[in-house]
Amino acid sequence: MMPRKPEYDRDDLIARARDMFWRQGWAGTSLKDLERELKLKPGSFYAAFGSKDALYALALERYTQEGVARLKALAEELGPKAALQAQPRLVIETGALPAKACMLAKTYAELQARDHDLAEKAAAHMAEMKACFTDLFRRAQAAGEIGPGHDPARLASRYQSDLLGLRLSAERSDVDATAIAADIASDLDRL
Amino acid sequence: MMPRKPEYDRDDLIARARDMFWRQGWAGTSLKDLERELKLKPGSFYAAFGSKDALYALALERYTQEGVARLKALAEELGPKAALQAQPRLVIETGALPAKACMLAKTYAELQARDHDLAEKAAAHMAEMKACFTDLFRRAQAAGEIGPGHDPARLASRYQSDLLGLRLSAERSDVDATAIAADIASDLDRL
DNA sequence: GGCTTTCTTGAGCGATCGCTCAAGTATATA
DNA sequence: TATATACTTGAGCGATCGCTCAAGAAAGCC
Repeated sequence: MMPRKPEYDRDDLIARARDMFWRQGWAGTSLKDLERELKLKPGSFYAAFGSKDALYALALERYTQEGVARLKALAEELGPKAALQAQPRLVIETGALPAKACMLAKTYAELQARDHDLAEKAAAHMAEMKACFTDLFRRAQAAGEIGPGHDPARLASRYQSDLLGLRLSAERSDVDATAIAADIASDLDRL
Repeated sequence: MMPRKPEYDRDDLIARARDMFWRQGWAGTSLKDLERELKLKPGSFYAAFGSKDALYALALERYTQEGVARLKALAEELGPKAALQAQPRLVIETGALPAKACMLAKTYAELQARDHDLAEKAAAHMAEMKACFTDLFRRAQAAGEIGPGHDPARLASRYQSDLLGLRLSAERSDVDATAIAADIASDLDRL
């Protein structure tokens, strides 16, 4: 007696919602917007996800997990230091992305003042990303690709901060983001 | 026959509105919030400012003009390079500020996807700030404080990008922003 | 004191917000 | 085919959004 599967692909809906939230932000994306984009009537929407915030949380998780996976694959392929050097160019170059700026940073900036749950979640995801960077710096150091006198955690904090700035700058039309990306990458050669 | 001056100080209201917008963002600040904070009933509010967006635009202008003035005063006192080196620490240290992150960047990130007027205004103000940085780099170069092989405009872009990242990072509790600020400042010694 | 002019007040407009729920529809089991 | 079990639909809830406007209160001029 188990009838009727949903007509939608849940993973696909989450990805589409993520793109919309990423572009437009939390307050900037209404349920009307989501219903149109996901082709779900309110009833189906709430049956599937429970609330706008719950879907947003899923979108944040998807965003982070894909980002981490991409970075780890890059490190697998190129080694830790080269991956860190390639990342800046990659995050601003991929033309298909819905936005250049980091979704976690945008979420945190938008909602932190309200102590919104999603701001905490975004912060936790940023910490997760930072841990990835720290790991790569540590491995680069272990491999002798960067000097032994540096603290990997500190390098990671600075690197992540630079990436956030870069990605925000990349949304501006009066800034040459590729030049900034190149400078961030070449900074790593001086470590 | 000119009766009754307003009971409020317009400049003070703009400053208070700026702080609220800065903290909470555009969508995150409702007229109810503003009426409470500014102690203005809707009628007075609209007589004074015309609209929420018009007040936001005034707040952006105030924010930028004070930022520029502060930077120029700093350069007057310390010279161009030292001013650029002092700025990172200053923008995240001043405890009285309503938020660490840059209001222009927050506004741009929040509203750019909608092509909102205020996003364009914020972008223009960021360009204005970038021009200040460029000028300081150029003067530092002319004074021999940094090497002759660098393009001041490119340095300014990178510097501004770093500042944006720093100021966003400074709102996170798991990041040592003063370390990042110090690293940004010391980077300028290697130019 | 009258008169004019501006400012203040607050009820409340139409629109939109996130969300609920009852009715209708489709599908797998019996 | 009959029944049980989801899923889909869409009207519409209460709350809030930015904002309007008519009425009342206060201050400068005669």
